[in-house]
Amino acid sequence: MRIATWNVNSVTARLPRLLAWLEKSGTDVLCLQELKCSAESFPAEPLRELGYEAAVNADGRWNGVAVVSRVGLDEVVTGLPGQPGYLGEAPEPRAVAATCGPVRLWSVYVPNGREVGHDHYAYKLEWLEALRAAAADDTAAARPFAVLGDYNIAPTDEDVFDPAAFAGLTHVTAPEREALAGLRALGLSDVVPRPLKYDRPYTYWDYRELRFPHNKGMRIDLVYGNEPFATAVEDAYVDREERKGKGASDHAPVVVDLEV
DNA sequence: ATGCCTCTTAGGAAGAGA
Repeated sequence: MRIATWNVNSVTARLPRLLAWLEKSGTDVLCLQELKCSAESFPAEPLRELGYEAAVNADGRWNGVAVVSRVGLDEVVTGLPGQPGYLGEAPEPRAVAATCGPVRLWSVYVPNGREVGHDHYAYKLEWLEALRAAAADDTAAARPFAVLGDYNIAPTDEDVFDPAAFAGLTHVTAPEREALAGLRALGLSDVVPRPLKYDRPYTYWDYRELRFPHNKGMRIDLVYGNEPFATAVEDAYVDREERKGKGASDHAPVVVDLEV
């Protein structure tokens, strides 16, 4: 069984690539983030023609997440139980869960944080705590379970191209990394993919400054799986080929093959 | 070639992303 997670930076703008990649890669379940579409404008029909059904959480602005599956889609939960809103506003569409055949998956888009000390940074940490609390039961269950998505955190200094360039910035701070440690303490482990080229499995490269050709990237799209999930992993890799060319997202898909 | 940012809303310019 092949599953994947991909921040597509607009599912509408990425639709031709998305459909082609699903067919080419043979992915059974894909977790999507940053849809940037409304629930009504999500491209459910072209996906259905390829044999996929979708659980979508979107509001027509930024954010938006989905689980797209051709192996079943049950027990859908839209939104993160107990998730905070930003500055007291309504919760944003940053989480959706579904059971797809033998595995249970969450697709999450963790808030960016913007700057250390910003209200959005506090929101990011609150959001991660809500995620930790909400993931406990599925993590402890016997069924393979994983939280996949754009965490907007590089777990270690090895996961950014130049730690010095990120000093004092979000994505690498101790509180953010401690939030990841909190998830691991539940019983989730970081399923680290292999890179298809070079030595580090970056998943994101800024559009600017030739970051991709120079391989100045970050690993911020993560797969955190419980023990039954981690044991079932046969292979995991970053499909950096999908970052190439015109009309690419700034993130590449992370692919995980499971023996289930 | 992997190539100098892209997407959205809105109706021109600006915010968000990380």
